[in-house]
Amino acid sequence: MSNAREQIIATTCDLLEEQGYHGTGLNQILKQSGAPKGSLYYYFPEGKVELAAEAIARTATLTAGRIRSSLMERDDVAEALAGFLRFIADQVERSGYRAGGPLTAVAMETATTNQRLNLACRDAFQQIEVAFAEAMRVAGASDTQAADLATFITATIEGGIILSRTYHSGDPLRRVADQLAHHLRQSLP
Amino acid sequence: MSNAREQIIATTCDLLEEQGYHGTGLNQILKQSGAPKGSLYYYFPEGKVELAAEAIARTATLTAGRIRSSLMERDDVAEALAGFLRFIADQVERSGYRAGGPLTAVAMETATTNQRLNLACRDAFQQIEVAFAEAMRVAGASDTQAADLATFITATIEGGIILSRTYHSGDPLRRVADQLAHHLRQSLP
DNA sequence: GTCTATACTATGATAGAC
DNA sequence: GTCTATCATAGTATAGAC
Repeated sequence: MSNAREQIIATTCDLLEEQGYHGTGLNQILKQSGAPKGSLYYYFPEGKVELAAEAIARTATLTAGRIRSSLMERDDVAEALAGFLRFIADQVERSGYRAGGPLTAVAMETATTNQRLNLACRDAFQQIEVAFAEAMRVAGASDTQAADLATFITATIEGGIILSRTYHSGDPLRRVADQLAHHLRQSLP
Repeated sequence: MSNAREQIIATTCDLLEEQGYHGTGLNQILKQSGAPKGSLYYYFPEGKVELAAEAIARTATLTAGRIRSSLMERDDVAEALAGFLRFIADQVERSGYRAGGPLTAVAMETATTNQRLNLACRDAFQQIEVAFAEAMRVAGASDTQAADLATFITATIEGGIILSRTYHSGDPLRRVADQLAHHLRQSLP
């Protein structure tokens, strides 16, 4: 596995987070990643779309993994989830409101204008929802309830990230964390 | 007030919704709005940024107004809010998953890369949150609780729109609507 | 004074040559 | 495996028509 290739993907994740798909130029990616100029079409013959799709897939598995390790093996899921959100709030703050996952922006930009990226985003959200749903089932939710809660949680987090990045403050995410914990305590047995 | 100017703004709203800020070209706006090419710099001397900021401000007042007329004067706020979300779900579906408000995408793209648009988005979200908070207070929430709920609702809706657009289905928004109504019933007196 | 068309410059993605 | 050339389109600006 090539190092340059990895570097390119990692840099793409960062830039997609900050600027979205159309706002991120190939030249910028190459420059920031330090990868040799022009090598991009060697690693990603289908160009920008292929690269972005790969970056999103990468984010998806990474995020799903983080969700699992944060929520599993904890007896108080509500509190664990709130902690997870607060951790994201800290991350967003530390990044200078640049971070927040490449999905949101790319998903909105490409929902109807680029099938390949739409499918990549869909797959990513699905992985995330599945991870949350598993945690809900472990905590005693029925299958349908777990799925409903997972969608709700995912939506809430995405929205919270948008607000925190826009307001340049982690507080919206933290307030959302409290509300969400409260909701789970009411909904779960 | 010029008609061409109005047309340009309206078209910009539509295109920002679908493609975000960087994905939307000035040429495309002009072509789709029917307005002739160069007239843009007469109406918007500061160019694309000014136009986008105006489109976002427009959306903000429009959305805040819709929130007020949907939630005020209803005795069951929880149900009214769920109805509001279901209405959005229908709208998103009818638009072929193109619609969903220009804010989300633009907010993510420009949170740290364009101060003027960031401020415009911030102002827009604030207006929306204020509208929700008012409704919560009318329903009996305290000031801080109303603010917390307003943030939560806003985040949830934004996230729901992202999921519905990505999955090409109104269902995520509808499931979110149910969860949110349930949450309000538990939280409000 | 309002509005329009055309021209300019930079940068985008891409692909062929080394 | 890498670099440079290509070509389209982006945003911008200005000079002129109504």
